[in-house]
Order: sequence, then C-alpha cells, then structure tokens
Amino acid sequence: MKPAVRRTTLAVDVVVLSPTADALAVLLVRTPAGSRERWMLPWDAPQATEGLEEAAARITESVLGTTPAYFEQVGAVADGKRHPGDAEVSVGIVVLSPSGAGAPAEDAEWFPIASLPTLAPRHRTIVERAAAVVRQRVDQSPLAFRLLPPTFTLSDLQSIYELLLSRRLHKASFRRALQASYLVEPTDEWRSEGRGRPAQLFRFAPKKRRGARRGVRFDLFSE
Amino acid sequence: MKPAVRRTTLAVDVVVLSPTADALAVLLVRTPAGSRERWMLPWDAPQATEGLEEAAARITESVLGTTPAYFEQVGAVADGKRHPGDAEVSVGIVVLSPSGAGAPAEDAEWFPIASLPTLAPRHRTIVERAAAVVRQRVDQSPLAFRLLPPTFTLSDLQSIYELLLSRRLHKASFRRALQASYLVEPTDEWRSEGRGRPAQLFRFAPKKRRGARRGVRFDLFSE
DNA sequence: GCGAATTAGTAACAAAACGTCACTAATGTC
DNA sequence: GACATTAGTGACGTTTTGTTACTAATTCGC
Repeated sequence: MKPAVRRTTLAVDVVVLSPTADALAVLLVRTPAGSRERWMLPWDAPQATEGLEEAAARITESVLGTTPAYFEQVGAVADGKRHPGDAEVSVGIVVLSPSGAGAPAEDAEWFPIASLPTLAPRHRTIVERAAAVVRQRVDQSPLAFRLLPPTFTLSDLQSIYELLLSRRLHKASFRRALQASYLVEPTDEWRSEGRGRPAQLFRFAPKKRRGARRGVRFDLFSE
Repeated sequence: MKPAVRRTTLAVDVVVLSPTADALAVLLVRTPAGSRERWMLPWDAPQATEGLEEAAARITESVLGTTPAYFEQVGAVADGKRHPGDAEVSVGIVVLSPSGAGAPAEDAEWFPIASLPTLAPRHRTIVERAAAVVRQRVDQSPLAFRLLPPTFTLSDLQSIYELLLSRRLHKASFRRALQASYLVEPTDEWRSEGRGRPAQLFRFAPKKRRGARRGVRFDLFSE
C-alpha cells in the first residue's frame, strides 16, 4: 500500500439544537438565491488553522450570536448525495444551545425537528444522524443539561429528557434516579411560574461517583 | 455568512481491532523509510467515488486480506497534530475483525492495544478515541459479535465483553442478561477445548424485542 | 479405573433498582 | 374558601441484578 493524501472539498455542517415550547428545534439559515432548497444547515469550510469544533463554534456564533460550549460529533459523511456547497465530505457537528440563549440572525430561524422544510439530501441525513446520536448519548453524557440555563427546575429537566427520548417519564422514578446520580445540587432559589406550587431551582454539579459499575446491558436494537 | 468549500487534505485512518490471546489487538503497518516512527495505522485518502466506510474496507483488505463487515466511526479529527501523511483532517474508522479472520500482510502486525509502539500523535489520539467509542457502544450495538466467528461459546462471548470493558463479569449474571435479550440462539454443536466440559455453540441471531423501554439511566461519567 | 482438576451451566437467595399509586404542599383563580 | 394546577415525597409490590453455591461433563495423572 502506498498511502497518499488527496485534496478534498470539506464542509462542517452544524446542527444547532435547542428546546422550544414543546419540541426540539433545529436552526436553519436561508439559502443564497438560486439554490434548489430554501433552507439549509449553517455550514462552512474549516479554516486552515482551526479545529472542527472551533469551526462549528464560529459558524454557530455567526448565526446565533452566542458561542456555545457543547459539541457532539455526528461523524463524517461522504455518501455522494447533494450538499448545498457541493462538498465531497461533510463533518456533522451537533451544537446544544440552552433555551433562550442567543437570537437567530436575520436569515436564520428555528424549526421543530419533526417538521423541517426540504433540505439538501446530505443535510437531511446529517439531521437524522444528529437526532440519533443525541438520543443515544443522552444517558451517557450530560447532554440534557446543555439545553438548559445554568439553573433550572427538575420539571424543566424532565421535560428535556422527554423531548430527547420522545416518551413520557414518571416523575417519582425520574427524581429518584437523579438523586442517586449526584448530578445536580439544589440552590436557595425558587421559581413561581404563575400557577401551581413554586419549584426549587437546581444546578448541574456532578459529584465524583464511586465506580459502582454494573453488568452488561445488551440494550441492542432499542426501537 | 458566505459559506464556501475549501480543498483540504484528508485521510481515512483505520483502527482494525481483533481479539488475540488475552488482549484486544490493533493492526499496524510499517512506515516508509525515513519516517519519524516505525509504525502507523493503515490509512489512505478516500478515492473520489468512494464512501468513507468503503475506503476503510479497501484499506483493511490491503493489509489483512479480508473485507470486514463492520465499521464504527470514531469521528473526524483536525487537531493540528502530526499525521504520517500530513493530512489536515483525519477520519478515524474502527473495523472489527473476528479472531482468526485474515492474515496480516508482510509489513503489518498485531499489537496489544495496551502496549503500542510509538505512533504519530494524531494516530495515538485516534486509537484512544477508537477504544473509547468501542467501550461506549458495546452494549448498544452488536459490536462484540463482530469480533467472533459465526458460532461461538458463551464463554468466548463473555471473554470478548471482558476485553472490551476491561473488567471481569459474573458468569451467571452475564448469561441471564443474554438470555433475556434474545440475541443468540443455540446450535446443535458442542465444542470440546481439551479439558473441561464441552460448551454449546451459539450463533448471533437477534430477535425482535418488544419495546420495554425503561426509565432514564444517568450513567454519566463512567470513567 | 478413579479421583483431582478444569471448564460449562444453573438454581436460588438477598439486595438493589424500578414502576406505580397515592398522598402532601404551595401557589393562583374563581 | 373550594378548586385547579404544579411540585415534591412515601411507600409498596415487582423486576432486575450480584453473588454464592451448587451440578454436569470432560481431560489428566496415576
């Protein structure tokens, strides 16, 4: 084998996710005039000196006005399908943005992930894979907390999990599991939403857990 | 934002994993004369018409002589660290090869993952991330079965899980969980290894499981 | 041939985790 | 003050899990 590099057109495509009223939303930008679709994921080529997550941060910044702190890679895609900039290879990156952080630029808009407008096929693939990645990692990384402001109520947190997993969770079980995980700590503040009992605010503050590793799970094929 | 593609040097770096006697092994190839390190991961640029997994299959084929069937993406890396071919961006791909499948080419060799020779920094990163990815997904995808021949004993399977997770599992728990998962079915064959009671051979044959989804896990930070 | 060693496989029990129901608590609305 | 609404918890039965201890089938040494 005589390996050799080859110059390839590369794009970083960013799936910015944020919870809206009652659905996960994706940030899309309007395409330039003359494009086949009206909307696309924010994307750009990575600059020479810049890492891929850095590129994703820069792209997000330009569309949302804030620099996000949390990324997950969706992976690289070279499926031959059409990309808005005709990149041969795309690197998909998910950016998690807390509700209420930043504001979409003039040509950008939030869309519920379940009802997106038509996208270039490559972009549709990336959004689907992004959703799968997020769903898969939600209980192995502190993903859900990155979709919330620094302090939040436990009901808020449960709603995020319900959005991400798209199924209802039982309140008592959820709280018991959370308690056992030492991931949050209460603050002194309480928030009254209008009606109902005020809720205590918590913050994400994971404590070192002793390595109580359990057996194998065999959670395959979870559909 | 005016996104535009840019030509970038890209490499597909392949981490071929296979179980050897008592450790996971990585397949490395000798570097060309004059390189800083003596060994490297097999790699190449993806050809114009070829997907990334296809490229990984081709590269593996050229080093091991067999076309593997299972891939996991490690993700794209553009960390500025040195790559043997000075690619700006690497896509890492894990290939799982059953024990005994194929034979290393003349300039290739298996190394236990825990004691690799010096690699270019980029390659070291990719191996580390590959190990992490495999460990993380082992109970969500049928990963372990791809490291075994088509039929295997339950003790074989348990050993693979122990290799991947690098911790011991309890036999009874392991088998009970496996039973409940409907992932394997027994064959009529038995294998005698020399000493000890012969073991029944099983094959990987996942059955549709009713979606008995449970609550959230909060298995964070399982370091 | 026969006991010791070795590997495979399982039954059964205790502890932990989980799903659920039913309740108490604090607020706003009428 | 009754009631609707949201927050939070106690308690109970069921399921899952970790562990121990056993039985089963083979080879090895003698």
